[in-house]
Amino acid sequence: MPELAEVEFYRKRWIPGLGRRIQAVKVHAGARVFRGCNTDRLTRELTGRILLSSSTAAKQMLFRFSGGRWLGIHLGMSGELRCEPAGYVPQKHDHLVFSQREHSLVFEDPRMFGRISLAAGSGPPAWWRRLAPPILSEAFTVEAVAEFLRRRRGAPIKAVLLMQQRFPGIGNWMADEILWRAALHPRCPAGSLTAVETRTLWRETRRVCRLALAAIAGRGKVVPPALNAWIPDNWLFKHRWEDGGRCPRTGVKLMRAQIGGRTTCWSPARQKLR
DNA sequence: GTGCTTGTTGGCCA
DNA sequence: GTGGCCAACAAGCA
Repeated sequence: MPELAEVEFYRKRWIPGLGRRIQAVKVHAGARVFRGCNTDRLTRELTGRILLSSSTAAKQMLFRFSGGRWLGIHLGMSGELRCEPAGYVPQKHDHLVFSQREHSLVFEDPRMFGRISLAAGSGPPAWWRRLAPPILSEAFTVEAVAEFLRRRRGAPIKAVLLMQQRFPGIGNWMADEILWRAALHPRCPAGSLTAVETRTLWRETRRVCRLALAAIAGRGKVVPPALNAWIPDNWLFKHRWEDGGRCPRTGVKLMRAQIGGRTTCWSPARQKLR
């Protein structure tokens, strides 16, 4: 399920392993998640290291180990992190497991759209530093959004919201949530938005990120079974997959279609194509 | 069996 | 070179 807030949610699952030594590394060598990553080297270089810290940016996670080693994880479509008891035996889709004295830190990914990478150096790897500025940072300005919409003027706004180079961390459900709140039809050409609509889109993009993150932050170290449980009922998200789901604001039946190559849900009462 | 699925990439074409 | 579209990747679920 990994989008912005969910990535943060999964990062926290490995918090019990911080400050502790990796006694053994177990990998599914040859699994697609390791494309471009040498699993022998990964095993060799992380065994005996201490997991020092972790952070998230967009849909990416970065774990810092002693000795200047960095592990990048992208959860793809179906990736998850879990913390299991020491001595845990990896299951079919557990492609990477760090054994510690107290815990086993598990990365599982049935569909294997996720990706693991290893880097060495005193600072974060180059790919991490090149990520687009976060949506909740100062650099995410309404002007930057307007310029991006102008360049992508022919594409449906839904497809543009999924572009990570400007909207890092936004995924399919967040894009639908943003458009629903901004009252914009997902098929609207990006270049057709007025200045007011562009500002509304910018504001709602930030709001959805802030609310989604707030739903999982400030809850201490409690990790729930699923993030969905913390999303309020007045979000589109809670209704988008229900058969005969209704818009939580208007009560009108929600529509679904393929837009920008992805299943898209919208409320015809709020979001009209002009 | 069919037809979906919260992501990304590379190839094709205008 | 840029922008837009689509198939491919893989496994599970209804």
